[in-house]
Amino acid sequence: MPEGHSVHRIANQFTRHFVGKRCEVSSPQGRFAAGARELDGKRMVAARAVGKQMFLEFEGDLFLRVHLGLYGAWDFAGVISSAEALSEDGDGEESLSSIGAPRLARYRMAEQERAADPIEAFPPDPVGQVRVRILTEDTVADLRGPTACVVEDPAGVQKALDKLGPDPINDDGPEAEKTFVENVRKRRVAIGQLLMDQAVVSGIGNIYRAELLFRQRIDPYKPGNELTVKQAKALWHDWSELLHAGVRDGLMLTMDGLSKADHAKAVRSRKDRHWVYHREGEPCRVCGTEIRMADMAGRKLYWCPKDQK
DNA sequence: CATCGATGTTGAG
DNA sequence: TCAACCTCGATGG
Repeated sequence: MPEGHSVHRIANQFTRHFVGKRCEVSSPQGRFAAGARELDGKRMVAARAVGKQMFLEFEGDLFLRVHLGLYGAWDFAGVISSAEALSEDGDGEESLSSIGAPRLARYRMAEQERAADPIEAFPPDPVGQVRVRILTEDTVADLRGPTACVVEDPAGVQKALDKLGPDPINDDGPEAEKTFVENVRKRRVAIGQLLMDQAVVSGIGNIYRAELLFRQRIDPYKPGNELTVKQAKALWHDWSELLHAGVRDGLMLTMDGLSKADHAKAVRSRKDRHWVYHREGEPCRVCGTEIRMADMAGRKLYWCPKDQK
């Protein structure tokens, strides 16, 4: 499932293509019919992500709160190039004009972003169980399989935000760092578990959890209150770096200092992207020790028993 | 083609 | 602690 970086990228797509426009909101599947009626015909005024939660604001103080959960996904279609979907740095416009006329396309944004398929007509028919369809004159977004899809008032949004720890995309200042360090160091719970707790810090999932702890050489079983301030600060800053890179690249690449060839390999193949995630039984890329795997609070934990002490 | 497991969270017990 | 959510790519026949 999407970790924090994908959700920010999705919010960015809404900002770029939907904010400011009048939206036809419907529920082709029917399970969100009442909510869709509340939003239908309203203008979207803002799109924002905090951790793995996304908030689409519509005129009249109405918000659509969406959490993709384990297998939720957004499909976008319309006059949008895939290059634009797959990069954030503005060259989407360039490739659009270099191709010539904009073409109709559909692409998916979930834990992985899938390249665009051409579509015949706009808007395309909904594929599968579409909980919500948001349609403007030239773009459409279909939501499938979310854990949460709820219309909220400002108080409801605040309630959701109150459950979330800091997100380095929204707040990279000293206050956020302080909050994270306190959240980690006040509890006796294992740091491997604390990083997955969205009240401690927002947006980290199972891959980033394993990789951050390896990058900082921290034993996942070490209780939060036994981490030094220096270790906690290092985790926060490394999370900020990984998250910004993930939002920029649309890719969870948690190894750095790679040669050009290794970088290309990592972009191509998922199993060449990580230090320890999903590598149980394989040799540690640093010391050769077998990477271990164990259950921690119902999720699989991966680590190097030699490097992480 | 059937089955499994997943980058997540909630709520029942 | 565990099932449910109810998607879909990977895996095995």
